[in-house]
Amino acid sequence: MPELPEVEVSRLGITPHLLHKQITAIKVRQPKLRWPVPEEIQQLVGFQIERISRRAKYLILHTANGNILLHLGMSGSLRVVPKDTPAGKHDHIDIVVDSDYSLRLTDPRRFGACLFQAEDTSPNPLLDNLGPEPLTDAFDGQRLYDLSRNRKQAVKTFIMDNKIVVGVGNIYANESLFLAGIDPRKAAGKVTKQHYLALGEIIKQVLAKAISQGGTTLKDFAQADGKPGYFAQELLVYGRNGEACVKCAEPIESVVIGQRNTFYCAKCQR
DNA sequence: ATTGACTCCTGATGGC
DNA sequence: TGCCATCAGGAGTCAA
Repeated sequence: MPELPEVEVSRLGITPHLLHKQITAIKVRQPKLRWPVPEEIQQLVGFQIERISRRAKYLILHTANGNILLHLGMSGSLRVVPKDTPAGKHDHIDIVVDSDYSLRLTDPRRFGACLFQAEDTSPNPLLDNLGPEPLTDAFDGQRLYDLSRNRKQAVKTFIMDNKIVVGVGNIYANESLFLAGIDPRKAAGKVTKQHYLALGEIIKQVLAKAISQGGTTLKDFAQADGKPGYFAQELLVYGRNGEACVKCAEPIESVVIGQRNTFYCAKCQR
């Protein structure tokens, strides 16, 4: 479900409820997520949440005694609920704070994760090899161009590779390539520098706009207060197989690239 | 070094 | 109404 905008929207939504609050309990109803939820997270009970950051699609709750890393996988979502709110079938974890609210992780498919990190600087294979954040100056089209030379993989899978740039998932990869006029099937090494420079800027714009719209709700994504995101109505190609291209009116086509559904306009994207 | 396939899991949807 | 196949917003891991 969540790509970078949805994770960032979650971070912004939960922060006012959790910042500087003390953790009073961590309830793990279902420890079988992508990896087992470690016992160590119980060490954080009694400590204050000092900061809530995001790296790629990971959310990090920082305390003086260690951090909690959260990942939402395909179907995860975070809500802030009154602490005695009855738990549903897929409400796997509650992080209860001293305002008597809980941060509740819901994740039907359980591809998400809840992990422990001893310190901000602790080595972590999940975080240490990630590419740059797309909304910072460390990422731009020049980087895409430089890293793509001689690469034969499709440009779409290239920009979804977390070592190249983090946070670009299937929806925003489709949208960005459409706006940049690049055929998603094209070999990454054959895309021109000019196209990459445009694509770099477009990725930033698309992600920033999606954040400002509260993310994309396709089916079950919700912001921390339970409201949906409104970027879905902005989608130009994702899920629009057979519909008229907004630029040229030719039908949007779909093809599978890297096991993921891909939508594009064969006339506008080359 | 790159690349592509497979995998984890549940729920929604559509065809028969 | 039921049953079965197919498909989902991610990404680590393995093998070629």
